[in-house]
Amino acid sequence: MRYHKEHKENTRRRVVHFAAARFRKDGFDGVGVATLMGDAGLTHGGFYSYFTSKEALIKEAVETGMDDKLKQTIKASRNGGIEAFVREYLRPAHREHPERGCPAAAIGSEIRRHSRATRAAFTRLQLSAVAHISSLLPKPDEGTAQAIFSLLVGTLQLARNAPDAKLSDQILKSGERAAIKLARSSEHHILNL
Amino acid sequence: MRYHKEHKENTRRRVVHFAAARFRKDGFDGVGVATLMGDAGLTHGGFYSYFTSKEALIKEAVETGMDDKLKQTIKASRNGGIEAFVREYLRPAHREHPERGCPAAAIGSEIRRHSRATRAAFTRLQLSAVAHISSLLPKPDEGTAQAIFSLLVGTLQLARNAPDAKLSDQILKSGERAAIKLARSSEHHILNL
DNA sequence: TGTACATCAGTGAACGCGCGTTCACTGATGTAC
DNA sequence: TGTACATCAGTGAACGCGCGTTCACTGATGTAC
Repeated sequence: MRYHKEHKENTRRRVVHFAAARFRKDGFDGVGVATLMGDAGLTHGGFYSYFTSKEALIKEAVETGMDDKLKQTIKASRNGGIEAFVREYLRPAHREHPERGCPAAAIGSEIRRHSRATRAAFTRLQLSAVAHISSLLPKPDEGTAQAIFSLLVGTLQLARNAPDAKLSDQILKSGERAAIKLARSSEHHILNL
Repeated sequence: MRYHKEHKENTRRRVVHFAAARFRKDGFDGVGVATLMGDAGLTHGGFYSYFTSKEALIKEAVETGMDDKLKQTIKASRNGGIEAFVREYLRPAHREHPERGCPAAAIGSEIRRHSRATRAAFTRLQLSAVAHISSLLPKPDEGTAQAIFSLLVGTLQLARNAPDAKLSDQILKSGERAAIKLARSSEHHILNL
C-alpha cells in the first residue's frame, strides 16, 4: 500500500470544495475540467479517477454548496428566529459573493437543464432549508416556508442582476420586508384563501 | 437598390425572435451562433451583418423575451386584478414552457454574468413588470410589487428544478398563496415593520 | 416586354481556441526485507 | 537504518468536436434602359 487511505479521499473533497465555488461564480458551462482541477492544485488528466463525468462533479458540488450555505446561515442567525435568518440570507455581503453563497440563487435557473441526480440533490437540500424555515415560524407551516425560500432566492438573484447599486439595495430590502411579513402572517391567521 | 428596405429588418427580427426562445430553453452557453441562425432558416456566416457579437443578440433577445412575456401575461389576466396576474404567471403551462415564458425565471441566474447592456435591458423590463404589478395592488406600492415579482420568479424557477411533479405543484401553489397574501396585506395595513 | 447590371443578403470554408474525455506514462510514497 | 520494490495518485499528450468570429464569394433581386 502507498499513501494513507485518507489521501485520495481528501484530495477529492478539495476538488469538490473548489468546484462548488467556481460553479457558483461562473456557472456550470463557464468553467472547464482543467480549471476545476487547477483550482485544487492538480492537472486535468486525473479528473476521471475521481469522477465519472463533469456532470457527476456538478451534482456533488451543488449538494456540498447547498449544505454548507444552509449550515452557515443557520449558525449565523442562531437564536434570532426567522427575522435573523432572512436578514442573514439577504445581506449585501451574500449578494457580493455568489461563490460562497446559496447555489439556489447562484445557479438556480441552470439546475433544470442538468441530470436527474443533480436536480434531486438540489431539491433534497432545498427541502432541508424549507424545513428549517418552517421550524422558525410562529406556527410551523411548510407552504409558507417554501414561499419564503422562493422569495429569498428570487430576491437575491434579481438584486445581483441589477446594474445599479441603489436599485439592487431596494430589491434586497423589499424582499426582506415581504419575507418577514409572510412569516408573521402565518402567526396571525388574518388572511385566509 | 435591391430587396425592399424592410427585408433585412424583418429577417433580423426573425433571428431575435427565435433566439429569444432558444436562450430561454437552453441557456446562453447552451446554444451556438450556427444554431441560432439555423432556427431562422439561415447559415451562420451572415450573423455578423446583423449583430456585432453573440452578446449583442443576447441583449436583444432578453429584451424581446421580457417584453413579450409581460404583455402576454397582462393580456391574459386583463380585468382579473393581481390574483389573475399571479395565477397566470404561475400556471403549470408556464412552468412547462420556459422557451415562451419569463426570461427572469428561465435564465435569471445567468444574467449577472453578462454585459452591462444586457443587465440594464433586463432590469428595465423588470421595472415595467413591477410597475404593472404595483398598479394592480389595492394601494400602489412598488416595494410590495417588487417582492411579489421576486417571489414569482423564485417560485417558477424552483418548481422547474424539482424532479418530482407533485412537489413541483406544491411549490407553485405555495408561491401563489403567498403572492396573493402579500398583495392583500398591502391593503389591510395590518403588519408594519 | 426583355436584357444587362449593380447591389447586397446570404453562403460556406477557414481561423485559433477550449471543451470533455481517454490513456500510456511517471514518479512519490509506505512497506518489506 | 538503508535499499529495492510494488502501488497508484497524478501527469500531459492526444482525440474529435463545436465554439465565436472573419472573409472572399455567390447569386437572387429590383431597377435602368
